[in-house]
Amino acid sequence: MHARTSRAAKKPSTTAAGRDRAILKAALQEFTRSGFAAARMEDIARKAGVAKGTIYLRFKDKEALFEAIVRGEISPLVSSATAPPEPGEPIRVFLERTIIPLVSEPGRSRRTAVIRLLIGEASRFPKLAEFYYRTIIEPGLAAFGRLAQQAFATGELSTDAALRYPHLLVAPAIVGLLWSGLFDRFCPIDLEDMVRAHFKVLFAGQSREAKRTARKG
Amino acid sequence: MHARTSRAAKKPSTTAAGRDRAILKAALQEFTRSGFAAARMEDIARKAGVAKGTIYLRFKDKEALFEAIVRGEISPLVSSATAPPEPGEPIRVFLERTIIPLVSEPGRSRRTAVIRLLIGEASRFPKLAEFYYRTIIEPGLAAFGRLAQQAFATGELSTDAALRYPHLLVAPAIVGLLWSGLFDRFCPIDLEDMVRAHFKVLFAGQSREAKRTARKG
Amino acid sequence: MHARTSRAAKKPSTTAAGRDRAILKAALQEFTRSGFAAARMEDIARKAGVAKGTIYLRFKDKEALFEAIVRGEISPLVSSATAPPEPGEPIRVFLERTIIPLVSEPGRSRRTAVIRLLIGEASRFPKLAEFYYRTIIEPGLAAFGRLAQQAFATGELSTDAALRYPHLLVAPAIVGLLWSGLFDRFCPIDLEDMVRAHFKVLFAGQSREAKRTARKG
Amino acid sequence: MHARTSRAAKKPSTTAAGRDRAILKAALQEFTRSGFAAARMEDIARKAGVAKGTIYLRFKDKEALFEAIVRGEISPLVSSATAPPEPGEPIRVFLERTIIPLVSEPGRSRRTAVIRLLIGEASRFPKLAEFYYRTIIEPGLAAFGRLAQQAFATGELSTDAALRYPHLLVAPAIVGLLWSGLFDRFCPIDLEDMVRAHFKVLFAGQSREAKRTARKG
DNA sequence: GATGAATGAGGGTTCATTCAT
DNA sequence: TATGAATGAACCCTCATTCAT
Repeated sequence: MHARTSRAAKKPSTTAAGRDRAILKAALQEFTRSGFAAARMEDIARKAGVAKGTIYLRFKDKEALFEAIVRGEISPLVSSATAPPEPGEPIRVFLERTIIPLVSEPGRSRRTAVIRLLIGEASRFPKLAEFYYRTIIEPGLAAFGRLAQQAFATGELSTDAALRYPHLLVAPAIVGLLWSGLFDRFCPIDLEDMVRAHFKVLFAGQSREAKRTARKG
Repeated sequence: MHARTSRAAKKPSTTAAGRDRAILKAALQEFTRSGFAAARMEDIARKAGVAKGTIYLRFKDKEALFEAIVRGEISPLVSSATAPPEPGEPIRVFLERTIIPLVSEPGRSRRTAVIRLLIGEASRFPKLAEFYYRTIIEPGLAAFGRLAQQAFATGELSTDAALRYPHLLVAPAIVGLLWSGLFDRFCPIDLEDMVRAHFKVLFAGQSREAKRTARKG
Repeated sequence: MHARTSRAAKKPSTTAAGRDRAILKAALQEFTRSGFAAARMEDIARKAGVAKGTIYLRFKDKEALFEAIVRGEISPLVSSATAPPEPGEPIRVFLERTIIPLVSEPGRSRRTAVIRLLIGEASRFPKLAEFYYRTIIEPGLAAFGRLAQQAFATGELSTDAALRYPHLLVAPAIVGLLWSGLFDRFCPIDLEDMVRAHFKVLFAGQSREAKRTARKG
Repeated sequence: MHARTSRAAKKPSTTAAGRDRAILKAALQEFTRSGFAAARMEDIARKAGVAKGTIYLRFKDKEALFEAIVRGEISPLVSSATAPPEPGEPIRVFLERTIIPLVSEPGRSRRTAVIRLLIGEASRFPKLAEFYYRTIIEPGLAAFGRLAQQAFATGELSTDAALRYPHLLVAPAIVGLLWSGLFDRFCPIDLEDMVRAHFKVLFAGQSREAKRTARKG
């Protein structure tokens, strides 16, 4: 009953930054496993290989730790979402290059965890939801909208659906990530292939029209 | 001081079934607002207009109550998802007729809540996640897969993407529901229109080929 | 270490009021023994014969419990301090009748405890100190001041010291109570006699002058 | 961010004695502000301008620090209380000369603090209370008792009250100090004047009798 | 010596659950 | 059957104390 077994501290990293990372990693795991309210600070500490009190040296309280996780996980996504395509690169290629890594290893499980965490806890952390929206969602969707516009102008896209709802570009990736967290044990799916298949449908008109454009050019 | 104030009990229904319904409704609201761990039995009781102890006469414990909610909310979805299309009805029409109500009022907020609840709590309730998968997801996706097959056979669908990944048929609806729960306050979107736009893209080839088929038939 | 022995619940009183009283009594003892910060809610509960959680049904938190004690102990003092003397009663007699009970059994140890508690914790509970001042000190001193004025007017008092500083009337009683709490084990003193001796000094002129007045009257 | 900011260390005295003094001063302030249990070693360290660990180089633990303070504050009082009156000096004059400085600036607030600290914490530090009693109270009262005896013998005092209860000589000073700590913000009083008024009453007979004695002598 | 990051026991408070009425 | 007062296990957080640098 007193356990104490477990593979507790993976690396008793002595550097401050190392400890921070260990704490954040452990916290992400525990919050993901149990949700914010049910996650126990003691478990996070043990998993991170530090004492309970140590966490409070870095993070004001459980809530601050939670927010730090989400913010920390979100930052890396920002750049990738809004970087522009290479000159001359077809939009479809750019989109696949951008979105497929989001659903690929390495990092898939971590991304899945954060997304599920946000979805599950957003109503208890409206500030965080707003931060997420302003930082990622809004600029990301705006960028995708502009790409859709370009693609529509060049004939890569034959309908305006993705202009009006850039959400449609990423919906399969989102659903795929959620799926991998919820149902992979019952029925794993090839997320990369699914995302590619989705883009094949979206850019279906391209095969004909874009080729024509290419021929004439 | 003596409680019983507030606009708690909407109907102090004396029938057992009425109390059950009141408890389940209140519990759904509280679990949705706070998540499983943070929801308080006392709040559920007050909102249902019963005493705390009464809940335990019907449900073994908090977990049993949670499971009852999810199962109760899921059942109504089952029939709609697996009913066959009307004879002669185009698949696209059937899909829109089936999926759009899931993202429409009335009931949208409730559906959003249940989905977010499941996503947030699934890892703590693997049994429930499995039940959900077996009851809804698996048969639902199988049905959608068969529909996609038919649509592909008749030329309604010009690619096999939706055959291999029926998820693609519903992804925008899922993402739309999540969006409405998370970001509507920042940027509301017309879910019905988005879902329709999605199907317009998916069945894009149809305009030409299906019409030809129809002409010849 | 696991005790559980102790003479815990003196009376497992079933009435709500009885429990309240038991809690307040236990809390006074513990706060007195240990001070506010060091007193443990668990000890208070055990001494009161209730579970830890029960205290929180009646008192919002430790602070509210502390305030309830002080306020509850103070109320009984209010009436005694401000009741007027009987008609024709010499002021000295009235003062002795009023003040001596404050330093006498029964209730001395309790009064000592509350005074020491207030003195020790006042800086952490400024609200309570103000309440104490407005409720007891200010009206009490005002009443004593009026009495001193009367006594001076009739010649019972030969100096105006007690008019300007009514504190002087009660200082020995206060110091006596503090003494009994701090040093009785080393050197017990007869508080009643000391208070009486003090009044004998204060009203020393009276023997001559008041008698003269009485004779003439 | 790296501490050391704030107006902490008044003098980063490098000498050991200087550090000791700084620590004791800071500790007195913090213990006074918060009481023993609630005072934080970290706050004491910061206020003293040293690191937390440094305190433990000089004092075994929090309790030892507390005792050192009280003992250190008490020593200066010892001499003043037991020094004998000048030859030919009236007792009343000597008493005023001795007691009034105790309630006067500078040092009043410090004395108030120590007294309140002792009263509040005595029950948790019976050793300290005994030390205080043996060192200050007992010899002090004995000295005052002898003075009262002299004064009674010479007719300066017309009653034996102060012989039997030397406490009466200092009670107003004690109460005055407590008052200044508790209620000065509501109603400040002139402690020196009050103490003088008290002695005027105590030595009231003196005006007549002592003068007669003086005349005859 | 001096530091302050790290520790972990301890305690206030909450809340799921029970049970006498 | 319904109630809600009582329970006490569980958990977040604090802070006295230690010790590697």
